[in-house]
Amino acid sequence: MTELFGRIPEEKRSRIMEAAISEFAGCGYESANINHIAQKARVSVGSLYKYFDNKQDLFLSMVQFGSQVLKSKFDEVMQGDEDILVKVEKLLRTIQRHSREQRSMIRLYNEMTTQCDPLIVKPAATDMETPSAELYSSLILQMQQAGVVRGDIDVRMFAFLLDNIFMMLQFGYACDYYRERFKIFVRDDIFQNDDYVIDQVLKFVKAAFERREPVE
Amino acid sequence: MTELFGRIPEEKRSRIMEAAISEFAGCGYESANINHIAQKARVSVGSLYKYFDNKQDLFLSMVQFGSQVLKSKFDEVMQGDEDILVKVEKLLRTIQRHSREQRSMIRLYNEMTTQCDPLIVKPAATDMETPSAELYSSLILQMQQAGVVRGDIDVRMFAFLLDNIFMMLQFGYACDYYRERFKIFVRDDIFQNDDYVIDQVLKFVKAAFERREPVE
DNA sequence: GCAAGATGAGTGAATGGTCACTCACTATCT
DNA sequence: AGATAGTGAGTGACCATTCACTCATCTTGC
Repeated sequence: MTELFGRIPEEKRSRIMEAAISEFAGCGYESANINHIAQKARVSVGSLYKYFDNKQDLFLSMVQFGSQVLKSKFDEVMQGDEDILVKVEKLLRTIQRHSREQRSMIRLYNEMTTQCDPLIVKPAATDMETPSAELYSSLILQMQQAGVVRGDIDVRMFAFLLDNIFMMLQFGYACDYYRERFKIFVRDDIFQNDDYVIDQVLKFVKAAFERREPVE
Repeated sequence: MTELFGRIPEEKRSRIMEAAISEFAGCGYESANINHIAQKARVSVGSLYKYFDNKQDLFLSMVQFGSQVLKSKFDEVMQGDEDILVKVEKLLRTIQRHSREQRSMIRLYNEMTTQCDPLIVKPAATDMETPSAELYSSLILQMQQAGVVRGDIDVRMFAFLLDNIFMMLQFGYACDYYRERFKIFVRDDIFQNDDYVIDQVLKFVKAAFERREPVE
């Protein structure tokens, strides 16, 4: 992404981002067509190449943007000092809303996971995963010290397992294959029962994290 | 896949499958090159098109094959009537071994999840996910009736959550992005500590499924 | 105030490369 | 001889990227 892209009018910028995100999410990275993106955004291909070095640069910039958006929503939830389970519930609700409203961004993320080039994958993963890894780990540690969460666990492993649940739910709401899978495993009408899903996931998470013999 | 492919010599067939699986897993569906696959397998492109209708057919056949192989390993573990946790442990070990030995097959599966065409995705998902969904659900139900697993849960939702853990571990061992993510969340040397991973995952699963006040 | 030049954003047709798929042909059976 | 299997050069479509150009705006010297 060149600095020029940061200087063009807001409206044009979001037109381009919307076009790119929807094309990449709809066709996948390889099949996405730069010329289509330019057309959809009502911008010349030449301009697009003034804003981004190449197709990959455009793709990665969009993925990064998408993860920023989700991260900021999560950060908002994580503020305040409620119990871990209250926060998990809020995160789950955020996931349900965000996955539906910004389906394309989640699909982009899934698309990213199939990329192989280590020069791309490593920095992108570090960028996108480190914040959540730290966030969950410190939350769990904090709750552990408060005696709410059991002490006999590897905090980072459990943070990983928790984030796995979040990821699979996001994909379940946003990506076609994972959607089908969700329906097959549970029920066809699972997407009309958001509260039920949250209820069950909470039961699962609660039991996994809770201290066995609660103090007093 | 034409019936001719079933009639050619075993050795040639596996040469083709190996070449196709490694190409699709290494480059992704779109970038995979049919001509390369033919070369690698020491077969003419023409022949390849006598065995498979088109690129997509070849891809789907390979994905299906890969999932069959894993399924048969899982089925073996699921025989016998041990406790759910013993089985989960065995499944986790199978995942660790299989994800490393057959990395390409797991990658293929991840590649499948980014496909969008509903005409492809729906039957493929049904084919691949239904058996595990039924397997886990019936196991959990059985353990519930035996009083080992808590009764206050939606069996199918918990089967889903359990399979999520399995999937994310598979991807964590086999796919570049998920590998990085695993390292970021836990530790760089996590891939040298298979027993530790199993231990922690079991702690998580055990607590999630276990009856709260054990009988007797 | 203004002409002459400089700057750089914006354009889209053209290029060069790639690749799925075909088909006319050959080889090998029965 | 007819059927069946195998071949691989060739075709046509597609698409990322480039580049020669336009045009509006700014700068400078008078």
